[in-house]
Amino acid sequence: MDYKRYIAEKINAEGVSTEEIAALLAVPPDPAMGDYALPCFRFAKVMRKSPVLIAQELAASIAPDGVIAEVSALNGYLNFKVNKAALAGQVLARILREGERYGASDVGAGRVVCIDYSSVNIAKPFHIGHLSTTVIGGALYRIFNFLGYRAVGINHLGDYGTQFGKLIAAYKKWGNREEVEKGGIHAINDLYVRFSNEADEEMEHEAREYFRLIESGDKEANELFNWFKSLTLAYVQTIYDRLHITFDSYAGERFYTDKMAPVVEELREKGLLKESEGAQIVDLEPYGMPPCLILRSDGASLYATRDLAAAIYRWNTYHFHKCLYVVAYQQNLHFRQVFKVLELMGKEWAKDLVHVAYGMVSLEDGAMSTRKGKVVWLEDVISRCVEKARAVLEEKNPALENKDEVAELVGVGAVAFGALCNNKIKDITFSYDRALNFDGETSVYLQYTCARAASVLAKAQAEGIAVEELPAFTPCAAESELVKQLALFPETVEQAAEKYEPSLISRCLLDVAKLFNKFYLECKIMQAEGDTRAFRLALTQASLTTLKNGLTLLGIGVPEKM
RNA sequence: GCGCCGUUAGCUCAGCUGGAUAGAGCGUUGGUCUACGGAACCAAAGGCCAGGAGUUCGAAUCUCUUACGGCGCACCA
Repeated sequence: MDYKRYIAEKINAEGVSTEEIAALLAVPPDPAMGDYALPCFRFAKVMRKSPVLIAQELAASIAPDGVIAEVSALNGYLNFKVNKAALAGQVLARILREGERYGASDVGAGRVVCIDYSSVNIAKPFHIGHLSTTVIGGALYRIFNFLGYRAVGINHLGDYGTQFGKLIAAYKKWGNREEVEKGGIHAINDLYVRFSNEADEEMEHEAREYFRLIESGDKEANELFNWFKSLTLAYVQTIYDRLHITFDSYAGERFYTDKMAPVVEELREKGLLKESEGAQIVDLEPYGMPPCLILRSDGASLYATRDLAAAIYRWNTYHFHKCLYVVAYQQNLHFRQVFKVLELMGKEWAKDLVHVAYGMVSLEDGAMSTRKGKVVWLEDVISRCVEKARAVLEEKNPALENKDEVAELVGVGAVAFGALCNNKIKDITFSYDRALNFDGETSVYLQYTCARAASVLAKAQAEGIAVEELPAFTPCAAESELVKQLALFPETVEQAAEKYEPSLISRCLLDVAKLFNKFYLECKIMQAEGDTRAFRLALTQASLTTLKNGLTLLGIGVPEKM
């Protein structure tokens, strides 16, 4: 039930609608004051009375009932305490009933949300900077599906550009098949880096020629390119598998090669295209932006051209409700330009394109630089975290059977959580010290809490005690606070979708875990008896369900034991 | 120069559509060492919420402005 709504209906303030009151209802800073509070300051002018007096009068006018346990006035606030037993009964019953669907809904039924994330660049290994787009996108993908939308995960491959000409030139000069097969994507990357550092005019010329050969369908050039592409995709797949990331489409830049000409033609027809300094542009000066480059002076297409074609293709294919681009804030201007051009083209759906921008990753000694070899590879971070998890496991739980599997869940979870625990817009300075810290506000803490809860439930089951029986019970403060936090989960999931902010879920789960651990310490579960034990077991089960559902949305696995 | 973003405890960050004494984690100090799992719990210390002005009964939150930092600004993606 909607407590705010219920309470609002009980309040009879002159000239203020129930909706307004429900919107004004807040949660007091200290649970001792109450569960909900109405600040009365706003009514003072209209009612010509002091807020303190208004609160007192309103308090006197409301009689407690089965739902509202207590009404009081304090410093101009009208405070409500709800019936804790009724609240706990309702919340826990719902969680036990809905299980792994707790927090899910069908608000998005019939709507498609396209999510463009991760976007592998062919021939480039993932470094720590690719983590955010990958796990934030992956989390949004699951969150939208959970809310009933059909999410379409799109890996917009970076598979077009002159860099592939350079790569082939470098391979021809310095590389060989055996070495690349052995060294995989890093061997390819090394060739590219070497080209960047050592290429002379002649090689640059060769590179342009090879790029032209790829484009014109030359057999050898395309075979090489496709080889590099398949090596890259096989490599990223191993990382996606570990991070639980999936896609529905790998339509990348090359896919739009033949879809750009019609877009350019449409721009021309609509009178948006202009020549400037030899290039074809869309003038965006009236909107305070630099021009959007559509065609280079040599007639070649550009980044924006492909994104225009891609957006149009996605609309025609999916008729999306929203189309998200999970890309670093560096690209802010680019997306504003592309979205504006589409709007100028009369695409009414341009308003549904969203740049979901996140912050940049740097290292403690400055920005990463592949060319200088100053780079932290994602797979290295993952393996170090898994190794650390394996070592801690060996120390804390030597008897555990499937240590490797658990270490994988713990280590990989810690990596993903690093990009999911804070507001996505914040820049991140990567440090192994932080990544390898498993104490406090971490995914490991969440997983540990799950293992604790699961352990109690397993013990109850072993003793033949029913876990999902829910007696009427008046909870203590620790229990009640935990219940209230569990109740926030569904609306948190919705907010995470609305704001494209998975970290809201992370924060909610950390609060659940904190309150669960407090409850766990203060209230003995298995040592209690009768209704008390039954209630605490139900609360334990509900906490585990909520934590699991949230972690699953974040793409973080939950081991039974650790 | 213009634009976007950021600035909260020593460090890393929360702070919901403005609401009651600004909250966590890490680190520090001190407790809980017979446990349903100590990867935990409790407590202490630590803040002119970058500075200034404004709006408001009320501002970390909204507006303006300054400073500092990040990013971007025509033929790369």
